[in-house]
Amino acid sequence: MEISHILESLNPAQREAVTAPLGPLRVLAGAGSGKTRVLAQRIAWLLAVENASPWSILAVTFTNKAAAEMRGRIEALLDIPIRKLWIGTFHGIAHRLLRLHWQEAKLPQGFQILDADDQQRLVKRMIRDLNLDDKKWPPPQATWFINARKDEGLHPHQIHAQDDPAQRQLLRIYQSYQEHCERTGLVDFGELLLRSYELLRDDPTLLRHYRERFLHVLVDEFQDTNTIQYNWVRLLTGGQGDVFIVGDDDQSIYGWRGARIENIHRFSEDFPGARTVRLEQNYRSTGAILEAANAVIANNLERLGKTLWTEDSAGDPIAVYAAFNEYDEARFVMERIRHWLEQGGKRSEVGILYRSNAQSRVLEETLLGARIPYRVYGGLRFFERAEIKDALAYLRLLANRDDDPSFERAVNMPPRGIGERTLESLRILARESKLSLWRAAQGVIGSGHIAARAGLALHGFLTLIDTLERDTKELSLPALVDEVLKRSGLLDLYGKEKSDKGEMRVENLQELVNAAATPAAAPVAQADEEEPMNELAAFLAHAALEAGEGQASAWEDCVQLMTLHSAKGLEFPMVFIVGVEEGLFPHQQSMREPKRLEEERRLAYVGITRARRQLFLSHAEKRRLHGREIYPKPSRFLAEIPVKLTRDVRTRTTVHFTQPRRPGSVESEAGVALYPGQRVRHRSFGEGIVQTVEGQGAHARVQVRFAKAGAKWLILSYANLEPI
DNA sequence: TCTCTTACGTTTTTT
DNA sequence: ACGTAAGAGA
Repeated sequence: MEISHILESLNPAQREAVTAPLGPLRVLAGAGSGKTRVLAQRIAWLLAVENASPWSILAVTFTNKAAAEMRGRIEALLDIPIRKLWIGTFHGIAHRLLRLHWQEAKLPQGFQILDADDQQRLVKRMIRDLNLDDKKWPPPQATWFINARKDEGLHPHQIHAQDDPAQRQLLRIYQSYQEHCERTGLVDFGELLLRSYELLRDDPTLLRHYRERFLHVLVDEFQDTNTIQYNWVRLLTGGQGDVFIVGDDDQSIYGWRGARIENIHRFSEDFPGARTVRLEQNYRSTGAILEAANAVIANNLERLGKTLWTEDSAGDPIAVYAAFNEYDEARFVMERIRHWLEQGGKRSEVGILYRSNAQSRVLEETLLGARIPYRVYGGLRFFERAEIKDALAYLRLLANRDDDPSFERAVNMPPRGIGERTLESLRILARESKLSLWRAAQGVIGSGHIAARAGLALHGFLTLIDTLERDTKELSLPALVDEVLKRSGLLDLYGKEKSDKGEMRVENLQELVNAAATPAAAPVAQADEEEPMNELAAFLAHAALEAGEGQASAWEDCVQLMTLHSAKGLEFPMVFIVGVEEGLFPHQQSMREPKRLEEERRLAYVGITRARRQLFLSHAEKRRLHGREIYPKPSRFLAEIPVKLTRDVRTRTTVHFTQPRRPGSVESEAGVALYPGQRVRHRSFGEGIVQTVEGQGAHARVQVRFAKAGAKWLILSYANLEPI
């Protein structure tokens, strides 16, 4: 294996990390410092120089995208088959372990994965089953509680009964939810991790086997690990051996969903002899952008410390725009993009980042009006669409009749006369006899417990599923899916919907058949030594673990709109961060607590470091939020950027305005020219200087910096400004 | 049982 | 402002 070409392109710190002697190593990789590259090359190094067997390598990421990218990079570096490498997400790998060792994990062979939506529905049902008021015990909150406990590695029996009655009640909900999942073979995302942790913890033979096998463990984005993931890594590696972790504590932005920034801090204590390498040279951004990022993040106290530098020139200053309102802000963004495109820039080189999704609407409207194609990240993903989940519910019932959430979804979709009444008596029956809804339904037919008509409908449903299974035994997966779509009546149901929405749904359902035909349905490549998973089971697991892309037109040349969170890991030559205002960013609910504020600041750091060449920050003086007008102050993060790095932008236009028309008066053509720099007088604000002039006619407005009152935006036709 | 209306609560999101 | 979710009428 030719290795010198791999090393030549690395800087000293990167090379130190890639070629480090075996043992615990922590790589603190700043934004844009070549993190993914180092990770991939380390694996290449292990294989080529340390003579590691592909068999002995386990590489863990957080997202499927990152796993795919890593696999791609390694494939590009080496021309050996990497099928035997385990590269995957925490959840994907945990799932794989559980499928391989379902017996040891005390799971039924056909266990199903519960996605967030299914989980919430089930929790809600548990709350009702416990005769609790779901107003007082909101299902999202209870679900949150359950997931938080699982993220901490706690099953119900490990939680000590608290004196707090609310906690006790939540614990009861957790308990009954957990029992139900165990009984019906359902595993939620948190359970995947927790179960596979317990599997290794409680089975010394298995643990020894995997410890001896995975001699090289690599973990990406370590700052995002939660307690159970951290403990899982510790358990698997025994706190020693060749553990290579990469992360950046300054980019930890998922504390709110259980990520523990301490994990990357305490690595050196829990893994004795661990060394730390810092990657601080940035290859992405201009000097000004980096300096701004450094200055902002320096205000955080809880840091391992790291200062990014670059050989690049300072570049353009960071542009700060004080907008009149969110529409003005959007227009500013749009005009700058237009300018960029006129200069030959590509649309896909532009990223617009915001703190919360609600901010995208005005931006979208404006881009739509300007005919600039854009793509919004996030939102509903393919496997989360209602019609897809309907179809999957049938497939899941075929795989596991005890899957209650799927039963509830499919039983009256399309409507077949099985309503809330019938379902409720089924639920009661199921609860009392500790059966799944399916079994309860089998028992209830003809028993007189429910109305004859409903009984008939129910019988029809059970027969449908049973005959579907019988008739499709020999079919390929896509043919099976196709058959399910037709015989369930879902295709007819959506086909009859007149709107284009129905048409879209039919298309999506057909796309599901295509998805079933794509063999990529293995989250972690199947290694040859294992028995291949049942095709349907693998497809269902794929659907749950990898929800698919948000929007289809990923390849078109589009401006990219997304939240700051989803921008992590991406970069754009031109970046706008909009709504940089107190209350929005930092968000209202994170402003009080210092810890949460620091996370907001890290989010700002992530946002700033997404930019390669040009960075625009904007804030509005007036904003409509939840139907209310607010007058937010510019964000403190703006003030944390040294003034010398920024430039205030204002639109350079001059407009003529006419004095307000008096009723009945003849329209006067004699306008007064206002231009930036013009001195004016206002009745109550006094004297000031025009900063920015925008818009035409009645919509024209000016920003004036008054000597006493400060900067104000004024509508020209109301302000009665008098030029001096 | 289905459809229409009203009330409510609004960060961030992956698996 | 806006979407969802629960309750009342057809």
